[in-house]
Amino acid sequence: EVMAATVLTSLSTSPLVLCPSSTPTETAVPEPANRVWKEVLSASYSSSTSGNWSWDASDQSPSTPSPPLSEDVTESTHFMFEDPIPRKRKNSMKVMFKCLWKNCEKVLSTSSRIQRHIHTVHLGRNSDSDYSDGEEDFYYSEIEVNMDSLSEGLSNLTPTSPTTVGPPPAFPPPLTDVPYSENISVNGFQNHAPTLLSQSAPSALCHIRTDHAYQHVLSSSQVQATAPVSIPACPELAGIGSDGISVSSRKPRGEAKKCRKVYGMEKRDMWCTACRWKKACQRFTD
DNA sequence: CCTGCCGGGTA
DNA sequence: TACCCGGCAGG
Repeated sequence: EVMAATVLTSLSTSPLVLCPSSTPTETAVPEPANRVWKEVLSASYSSSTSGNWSWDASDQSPSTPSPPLSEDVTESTHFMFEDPIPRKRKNSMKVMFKCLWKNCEKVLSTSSRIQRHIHTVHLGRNSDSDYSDGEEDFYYSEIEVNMDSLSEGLSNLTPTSPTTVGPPPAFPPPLTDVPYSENISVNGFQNHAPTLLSQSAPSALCHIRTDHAYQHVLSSSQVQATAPVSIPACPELAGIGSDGISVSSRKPRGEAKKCRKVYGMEKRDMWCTACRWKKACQRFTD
């Protein structure tokens, strides 16, 4: 961890290294952007039934990366640091913040939260005293998530607004781990690309909830689940099943006052065990 | 801030 | 299995 922190710290001291001005070739893509492609791609896999995004470059031949990438990189990089989110789909899109850290799929609802997540979890800083030097900005990106559309408007569902998060991938990035250094060799991607479609197991990348409590949320129409109930729900598509059925990823909070509220912290020994263990209250159920 | 509690620990 | 708690969502 110390090593990683050190490396990252040194990396962050010169954030401009990711700026296009210093980009040696037009295909050298900063790591965060690559991660974005990866996430976007995995998201697309999870919705196999209607896999026609507004972009489908990844479905084409992986060996033809689109040349004008540098220009796009410029934009995407800027979007990481600014906030010109063109709310095209204002009604149902919610801006979320996705951690780009390797092997971390955290998606949080506010930038401060994702920053704190990165700050404490990944950068290993003590959450209280250490001030933020803006390094966290580096490791998350804004994404737009379609929150409420249950069945309509899914034909043109876009997991992330291209203008927000960047251009579509010109080629499928490898699902295997990319060497986590600032500028990755380009041929690395091209070598990986061909094997990707065959071996990808997108469902493995998605968290699947099978809690009974959530099942009633589902519409029974199109869900032919083989397992008891398994809803592919990638973080990018939180709230959206593979066929667009909306499913709340979290139980709505009940109204009842629980032991903590009723007895207070000082009489903790009167709480039910679940409350003492910070589990769902068993005494005052909803 | 605070509350409720999930996920992931430890003894 | 009993217990604890970090961290998150939501208010």
